[in-house]
Amino acid sequence: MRIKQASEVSGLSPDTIRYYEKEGILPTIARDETGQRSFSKDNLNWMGLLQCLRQTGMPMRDMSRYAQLVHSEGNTIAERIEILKSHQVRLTEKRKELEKCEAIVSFKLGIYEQKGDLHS
Amino acid sequence: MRIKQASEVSGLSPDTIRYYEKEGILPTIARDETGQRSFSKDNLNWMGLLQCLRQTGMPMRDMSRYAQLVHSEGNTIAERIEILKSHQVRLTEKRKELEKCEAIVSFKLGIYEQKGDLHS
DNA sequence: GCTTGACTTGGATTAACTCCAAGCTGCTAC
DNA sequence: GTAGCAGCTTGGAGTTAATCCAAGTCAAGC
Repeated sequence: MRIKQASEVSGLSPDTIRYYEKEGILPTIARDETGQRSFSKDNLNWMGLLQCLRQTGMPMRDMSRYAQLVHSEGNTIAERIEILKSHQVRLTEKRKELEKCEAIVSFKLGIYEQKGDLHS
Repeated sequence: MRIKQASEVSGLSPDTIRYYEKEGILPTIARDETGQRSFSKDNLNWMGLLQCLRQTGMPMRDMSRYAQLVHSEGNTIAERIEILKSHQVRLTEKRKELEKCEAIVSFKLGIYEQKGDLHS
């Protein structure tokens, strides 16, 4: 699978994919006879995970480190757990912020819609 | 109230506050006799809202436009509603992404913790 | 054989901060 | 009274994580 389709499947833009490969967050992607990137199913799974982590605010540093651990020898489980747990904390915070903001926006919209009624 | 305390209350860093004032997302803040910014309760409320919107991904463009509408004459309610509604859509998407990511991270952690057990 | 579309690269540009240097101001402490 | 310090001021440089662009390659369809 080539870059455009891989981009559609994973949700990462072609530019972001190339950028991540350059930064080592993605492994070096295989090339076909004509020198174009050819994505494996494994690549796509990994990209899906990355898209999910980045969308929810994991910093590049952590993604980078996590990728390094996953692709390295030896028992790196403990550190991987640590990174994921710290992301879990981040997710919980984000959820709280999100809920707060949802409440505020709904509240404001309620007020505006009331005001709108007065003018109609 | 001066910038440091205002920063603690609102959650925006002093640099971000100055940046937002320069960009017009905050109104021009009053100054005391010595030329330092002096924040009103109104300022603080507005900053709290901004912090909330930005934390949940509203782009500067929209915050800027919204600020402009709020501080302008005339009936701008319709457009304000539009901006808030588009943010509501963004919030819903974010919530979905967040939940997906929470599930994936929990799943991965489950697997890792199992593996950890095998080694202990 | 020429256009079209998808791809390649390296480098410039962007958004939204974030940090820094150099310089006031006002307060405590000697 | 002046030395030192915290907290502020400004303008401008630096950072992160992309995103966009120009110039070029390559293969397929007409």
